[in-house]
Amino acid sequence: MTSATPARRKGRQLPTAEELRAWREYIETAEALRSRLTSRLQVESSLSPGDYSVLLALSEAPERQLRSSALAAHIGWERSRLSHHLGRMERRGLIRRQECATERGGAEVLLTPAGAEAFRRSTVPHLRAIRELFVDALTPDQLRAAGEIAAALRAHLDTRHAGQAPPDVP
Amino acid sequence: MTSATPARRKGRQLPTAEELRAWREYIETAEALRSRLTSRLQVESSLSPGDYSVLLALSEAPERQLRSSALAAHIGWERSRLSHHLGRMERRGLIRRQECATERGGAEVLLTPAGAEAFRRSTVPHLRAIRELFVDALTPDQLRAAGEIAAALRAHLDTRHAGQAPPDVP
DNA sequence: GCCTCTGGATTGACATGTCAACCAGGAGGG
DNA sequence: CCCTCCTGGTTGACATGTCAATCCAGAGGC
Repeated sequence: MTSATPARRKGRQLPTAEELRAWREYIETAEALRSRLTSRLQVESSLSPGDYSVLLALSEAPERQLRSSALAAHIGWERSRLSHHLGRMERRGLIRRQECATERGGAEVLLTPAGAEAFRRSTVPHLRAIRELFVDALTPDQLRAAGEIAAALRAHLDTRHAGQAPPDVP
Repeated sequence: MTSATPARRKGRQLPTAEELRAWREYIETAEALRSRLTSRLQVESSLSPGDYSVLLALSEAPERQLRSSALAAHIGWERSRLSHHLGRMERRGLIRRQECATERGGAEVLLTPAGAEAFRRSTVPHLRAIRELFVDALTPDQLRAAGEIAAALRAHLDTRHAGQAPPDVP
């Protein structure tokens, strides 16, 4: 936390040029990686990263089906985003939605055979792309450091700046 | 190095679970950062990161104006993306487009007073957000490592997998 | 002159994301 | 019973991105 920081960043408010450069490298590189992976995934299996996340979660689910809310929680998406995306995937025949008989109100999302097959075909190309684009570019030390840095950033995000709205509402 | 895993990195094709975890941390964290920064920028100055990039480039240009293609090259965007974005920004009065008198065919993009003012107001909040969300989360060592890692990834992207289409057409 | 080629920029169709509004079915509380 | 409030989910409007097609104005070739 801030208490343990040396005198260095005392009254300073804005990042230095060095810090800004690191920020830009980080964010632009992530962007470039995402875009490259997306296009590879697209040509190799006609799936987007979003499709892949959804299909992965469903594939791992007990009966290849999940409640919409459980799916959203699993992959960390907002509800409306998932709803829109499921609509598009349903149009393409990758998943199906049906009223959940066992429970009130909830919709079950289930994998169609076509969806399962598309996922199966995309897995190896997807993993290979990750290795080629990311893993192969880094030394083992760098790879470990990358994970630690990302974890630190995530933890910082989750604590201090957690939802713009302080959660201490009674 | 993790001495647990033997040195058989040669014939392996797919990432290990460890490597995959690092990848996911990296890419999801970058995504979360981008989204958080976007919403802060939005509430504090009604600008998107895209708006900011365009306004920054124009602000630094000689006469606060640039050819469309020069602008695209400067911020690394595709032409059609820039064209769409300029259309939206023009509707909001942030920039203006005019036929370039000095040259054929080219359109000049120029900053309006409203655009310059919006950019001026957004600068400090933007930089402050970067410090709070990124710089403050990392130790100086981590910050440096993050820059190096991103640079390595970028270099790897630019070399081996350069454009899906080898550019060596005579 | 006419045809094609090329470079700069725009356009349209569509995928993806976010935000706010809405809807439907219970649960409480009066 | 009626009203209100939650929860889970959908919808519409709109911003953002990508791809392919198009337009337009020279430059060359004939």
